[in-house]
Amino acid sequence: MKENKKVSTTRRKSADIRKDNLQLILSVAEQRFAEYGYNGTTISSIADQAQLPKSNILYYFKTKEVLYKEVLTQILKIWLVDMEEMSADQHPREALRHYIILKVKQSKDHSNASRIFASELLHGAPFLREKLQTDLKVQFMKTCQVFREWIAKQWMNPISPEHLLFMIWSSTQAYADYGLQSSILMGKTELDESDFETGAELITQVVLKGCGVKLL
Amino acid sequence: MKENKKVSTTRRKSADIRKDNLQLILSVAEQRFAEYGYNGTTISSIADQAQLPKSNILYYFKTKEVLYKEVLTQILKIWLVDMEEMSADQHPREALRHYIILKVKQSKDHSNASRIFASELLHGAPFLREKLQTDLKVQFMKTCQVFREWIAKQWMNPISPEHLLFMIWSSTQAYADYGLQSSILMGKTELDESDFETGAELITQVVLKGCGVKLL
DNA sequence: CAACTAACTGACCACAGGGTCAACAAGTTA
DNA sequence: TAACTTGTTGACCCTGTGGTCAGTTAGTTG
Repeated sequence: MKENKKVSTTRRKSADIRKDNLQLILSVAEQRFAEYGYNGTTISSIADQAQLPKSNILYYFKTKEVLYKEVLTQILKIWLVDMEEMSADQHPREALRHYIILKVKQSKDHSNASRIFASELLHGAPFLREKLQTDLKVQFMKTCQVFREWIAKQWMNPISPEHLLFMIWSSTQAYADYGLQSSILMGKTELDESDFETGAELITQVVLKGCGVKLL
Repeated sequence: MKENKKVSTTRRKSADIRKDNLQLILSVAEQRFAEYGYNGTTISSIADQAQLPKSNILYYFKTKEVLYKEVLTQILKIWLVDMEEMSADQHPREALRHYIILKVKQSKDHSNASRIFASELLHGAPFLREKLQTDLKVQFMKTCQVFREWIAKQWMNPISPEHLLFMIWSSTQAYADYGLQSSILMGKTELDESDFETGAELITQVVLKGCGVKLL
């Protein structure tokens, strides 16, 4: 952690420098934005943590807003991937379980990204509205359609696909958003592996049974 | 909206003035904090919206932080009330339904409060940690105990009370936190009465069935 | 009504934070 | 290695914001 980039004696190509620094900045920025929100995060604080001068951050990202949007964009990509996997020919028993487990895992492994996303929505998605209306909506509607087909095949009870998806989103997402609250309430400093597992399993069970999906 | 407090010819007692202004400021502050978060909210903006000079706000609340904490305190009170109603001698069929409906209603009627609370948790509860560890935790444990007794009575399946409560919280809370996202995805400008109803009903059904609570 | 307290407010201040810029260093290329 | 591009940085600026304060007005009380 101590070594400075300058210490390296080997010459680094411009392209590499650029790639590395962009990556470093984005990653540090993600942490800070997740913890302190957009307004609560200062460029200087990002700079400090990345061990770069503030000016250097501004060299790569013209403004704080640009940097934030870039972080958001990366996050949305991750967010959409999992949903794509569900398809109507899979049985909800496996497909939903798989999706729920993935989502909880994502809450655990990409907690920062999840929280930024949540915070953005919470405050009216000022930077994300457009993306929501296009990319996310498309995927949302596709997934609802999958649910509808499952219902038509009588693989699950006839319930509102939209609200079901909201329910799955929020309860899985909660393991990122409210992980801290949860750990406090359970008297721990942090949720551990088994908490995420138990959570994912419980959500799966409740959702499957609750939707009348036949278990094996 | 146009009349200024000064226009009133009737004399107002100091106590009344104080009460009214405190109320006004707290209520406006709640809106702003919900929409823009702690750091995104300026005292001036609160002042503008309340049609009071900034100095006047600072007269009633020494600092921004004091004001914010006051808002939070009020919110937590509201938040805890509903949970108290559940007791072990009620049947989960009615008790859970009742609680879920209340929670969703709260998301609708006190969306601002809910969102501030969520935002606070999201960012590590810097101002709320203590309260969580005491007040909320007590109520949390009581409620988990109620669930346990239901399980013992075989009124519901043996599932983790903690995680079940998280699931109920997050999925009901979502109607405040992600109400905007939901409406965008459903192609509306705002969730309407029936959306909240459908949501509450769906959550209730899924939870009850999912927990193996016998329906009538 | 006089003395007092509570409510109110504009002017002011300190300073943090986003962003600019000019100069310089390091890599690239012919 | 010279000309050029890309990366790096400290000094600087300006706006916005939290907060102070002294002076004023409006209610209270003996």
